[in-house]
Amino acid sequence: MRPVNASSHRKRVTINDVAAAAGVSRQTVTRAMNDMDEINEVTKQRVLEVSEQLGYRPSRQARSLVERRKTVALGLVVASFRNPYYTEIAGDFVHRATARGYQVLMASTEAPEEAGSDLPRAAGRSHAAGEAASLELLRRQVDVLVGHFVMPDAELAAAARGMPLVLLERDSSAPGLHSVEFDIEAGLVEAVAGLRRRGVTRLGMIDSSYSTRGDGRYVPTPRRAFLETMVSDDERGAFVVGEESIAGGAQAFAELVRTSPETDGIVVFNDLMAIGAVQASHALGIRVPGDVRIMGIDGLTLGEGVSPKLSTLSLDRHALVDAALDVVQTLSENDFRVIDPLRRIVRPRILWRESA
Amino acid sequence: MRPVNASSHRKRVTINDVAAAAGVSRQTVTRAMNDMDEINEVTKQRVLEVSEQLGYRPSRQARSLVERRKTVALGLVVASFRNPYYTEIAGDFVHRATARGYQVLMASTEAPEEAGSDLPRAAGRSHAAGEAASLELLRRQVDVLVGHFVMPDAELAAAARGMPLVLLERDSSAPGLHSVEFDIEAGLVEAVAGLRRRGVTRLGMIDSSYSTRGDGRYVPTPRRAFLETMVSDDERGAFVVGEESIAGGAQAFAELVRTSPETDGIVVFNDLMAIGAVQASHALGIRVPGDVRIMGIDGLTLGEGVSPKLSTLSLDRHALVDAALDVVQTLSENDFRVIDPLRRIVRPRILWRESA
DNA sequence: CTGTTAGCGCTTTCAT
DNA sequence: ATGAAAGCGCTAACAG
Repeated sequence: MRPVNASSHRKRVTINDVAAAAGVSRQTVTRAMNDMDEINEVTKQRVLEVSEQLGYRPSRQARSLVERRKTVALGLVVASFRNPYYTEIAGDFVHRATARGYQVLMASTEAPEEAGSDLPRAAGRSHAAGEAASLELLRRQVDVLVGHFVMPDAELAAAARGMPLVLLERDSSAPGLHSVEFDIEAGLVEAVAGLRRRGVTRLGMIDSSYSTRGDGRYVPTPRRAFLETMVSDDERGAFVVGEESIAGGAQAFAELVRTSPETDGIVVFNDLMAIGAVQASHALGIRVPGDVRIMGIDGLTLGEGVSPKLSTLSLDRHALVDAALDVVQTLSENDFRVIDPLRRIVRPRILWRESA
Repeated sequence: MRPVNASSHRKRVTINDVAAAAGVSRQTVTRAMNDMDEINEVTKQRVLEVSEQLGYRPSRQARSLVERRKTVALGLVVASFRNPYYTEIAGDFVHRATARGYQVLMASTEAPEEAGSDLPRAAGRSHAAGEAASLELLRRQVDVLVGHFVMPDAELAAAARGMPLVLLERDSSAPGLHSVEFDIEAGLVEAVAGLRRRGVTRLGMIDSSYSTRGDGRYVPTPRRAFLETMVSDDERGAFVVGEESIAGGAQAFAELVRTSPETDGIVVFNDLMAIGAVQASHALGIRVPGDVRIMGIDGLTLGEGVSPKLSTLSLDRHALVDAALDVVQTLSENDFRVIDPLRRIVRPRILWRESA
């Protein structure tokens, strides 16, 4: 079992070495290694033995270069491994892409410095830097890149250098940038209608403080901006802002009920923050959904783990991922050449669990 | 900007096509594409233009076949994208492997059926099936596989067919199976000592119900088995069992305090369950750490999001990942031939936050 | 069942 | 500054 030359850094063992050592042709080695039919069982065993003796490992590159069915490699750029929203998407993506026969390479735009913090979904400058790095890194390894990006279209297109990009949850304009989005506005309309039907008369919101125009100053997110247009002055509850984390949601909730106790319905920027709000309600002695209805956005599995279970505007990952892979497939059929931007819209749906 | 033949499924555009169209040799195209020196700026621009016109994308495989610096590809097998413990490891792994210049391919052993459930870290038969599939899938794509596996050594070694495996948090024995483990026992010793020092007189545990011997019947996990040896009869609190999820931890906690209210210290199988326990304490009117001290295992960032913040036996991901990558590097230096099993042990450490 | 021939698409020599 | 030749390591196709 002890390998030959295990410690030396000799040239790579190739199919030729095995063929020579076993006294057969390269083709026979190929047949043995790949469980092919047209080979004598005895020969096969001998070849396999020799190959193991020599420590032969077929070259992936050579193999894939010559194989008929070209493997297409997808790069998935994950914004954060700390927010379950992203990791669940990543998980689905890996599954479904794999099922469709794609290879999936991953990169993260998260700065290592953030490693210890609970700061998911932050759209900061560190992410832009990470994106540039990911693009540069994966550019030569994959056929197309999919992910959540924050860099401006123009920069993104430039950095991609001809490689097609599929932007998740964001619209595109530049050529080579395709997109898959949720129609969050439609979902918000449905959510608000449902909330009203359940008796909500004062609607508030906890928004994310991470929305900035680059200068670090808070700017209402599109979610908030749209929600504002939906509520009239006398239906309007408090709109507050918090950090994008469980703790941030809890804190914002406390502030909201303190400043505006009459608010009886709250839409929260995302589930993580909404979970914080639900948790905080226990400590503050506020009943959910009795005193106030809380509605998250994302549809995280984690939301089922809190009590009461979190109601949420579910951004269906499966649908998002499938739509993205459909785009990839179209791109693939065009050999990943630059074509007119492709766009897919996915309808979210409400998960009425318990908190609203 | 409109591409030539964007809709046709023609043969791939190769370097030869570009060379011919631009009226230069293939080498000149290579030089232009790769920003090399010995080329006239004008020629370069012309080539680049033609290449874009044709929608030329250099072949990854041909390139890597011939390139000096061989790229090594790592396969990361993720047990679950739903348990933050695994995704945080995956995140770190991607970061650090990337930083070391490795390519990272991912696969998941999670059955798609589980997609909606909050059942992380389950060691069921579906995982074994997923593992076999992942191995089969990645075997030809990568040089080495790293991940959490549940299949028996022998099967694993057989399925790997000569490809080296680095087992995370599990020991190995078969040749070709290397391992990186935490010394959880040492951590448990330290945790128990600290708990006693803080006044705990009755020590209990919430164990995972997913530990089975294949027939579906519960078997104490190694964590529990070791803990049992550490507590004397008159120091022993209740030992209960629950599902590996937030909800499962909450439920088990309720059962524990009901059956054994005198238990004043609890070690929980993992952080997710411990978070459930902490949450449940609010509903039950039990003070943590006043009435009972709760100690998780894992060191999840998420544990900082609950109140009180979860104390935990931190299994340092960075250290684990680094150790795994060290093993990979050694393997790489031996051209991934079969060598004697490599083993690394990582010491965990206690994070005394608030709950204990 | 086994061997021979012919590339896959690209980057390296090395000439020119 | 450019081109010609020579493979990288493997498998598909066709012989025998």
